[in-house]
Amino acid sequence: MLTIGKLGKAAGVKVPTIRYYEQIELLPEPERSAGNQRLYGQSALDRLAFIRHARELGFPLDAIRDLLSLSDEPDQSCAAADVIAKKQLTAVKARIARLMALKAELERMIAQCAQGTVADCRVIEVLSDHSHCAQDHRTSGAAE
Amino acid sequence: MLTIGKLGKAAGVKVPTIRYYEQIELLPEPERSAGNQRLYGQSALDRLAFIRHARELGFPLDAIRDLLSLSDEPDQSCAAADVIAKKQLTAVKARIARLMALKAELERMIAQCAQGTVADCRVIEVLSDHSHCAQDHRTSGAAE
DNA sequence: GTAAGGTCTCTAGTAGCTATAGCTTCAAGA
DNA sequence: TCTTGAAGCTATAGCTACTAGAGACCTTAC
Repeated sequence: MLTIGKLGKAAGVKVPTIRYYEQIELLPEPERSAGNQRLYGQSALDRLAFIRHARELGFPLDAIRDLLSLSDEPDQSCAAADVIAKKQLTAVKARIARLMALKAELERMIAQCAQGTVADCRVIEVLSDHSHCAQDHRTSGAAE
Repeated sequence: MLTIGKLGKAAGVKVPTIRYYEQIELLPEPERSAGNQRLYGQSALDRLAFIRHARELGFPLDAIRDLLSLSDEPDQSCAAADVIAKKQLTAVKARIARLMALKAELERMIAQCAQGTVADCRVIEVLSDHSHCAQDHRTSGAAE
């Protein structure tokens, strides 16, 4: 059994964040010790690590709730799971596409910023110029 | 001269966000029309487009402030901007890698759903496993 | 000249945490 | 066994980066 601090370290999540997740019911209420301290098992660690990674990937907590429900209710109808999975897959694909474009842009920036002075460094120039964009982000929905 | 709405459209930034950036002094106070409406020129558009792109790349506003100040002092070394860009590139690459893993798992689930079973959902497994991480995010600073 | 729609300021709300205060519990050493 | 210092508890407030109203004013097209 892990205390909240150990759990946080194991999952890479800060203690107050864990309590916050419990408050918004993303994590179930854990057991308590005789002295009222939270005690967690392996499943809580898995769940928290999942949340952490999904957050890093930019998923809002609502989407994470959806994803968690896929494993929380393994017997739910395939149709429901399918809808959630497809919706998230669409989001994931869009996110990958946009990140690829951003990666290319960053690499170009770094290549152009070859150890000179800002006078020849085009970092800012590149980042202010829409024409360098691989895709038109002005029409894309709010992704972050 | 552009009104705030035109500027927002041109840069892909919402009107209240522009006013917010002015309030926190990321954008200088613009000229005003006789009727007190904001009027912007090309330099404001460049600056705003830069901010927009940098935000998309995951730079926090403080880092953007730094980058903008670098461009105001063009004799400084480019190294600082380069370091920030490289750090962001690393983060972007790691995100792409993990999104690819999630995408594969979602696709697997959807394929299985088509066959009528959802019993062994491994979405959490895929994203809860630290070993899939490209880098040890547990020590990295806040990425977002 | 009037109607629609853009813009103004101001305040308040949002997501997702993060920090602080003031207290209690736990574990390890003397 | 006592103590002491870290870790935990609740509750509340604050943070970043916006976003959404309300209610009034400006601009433009017919």
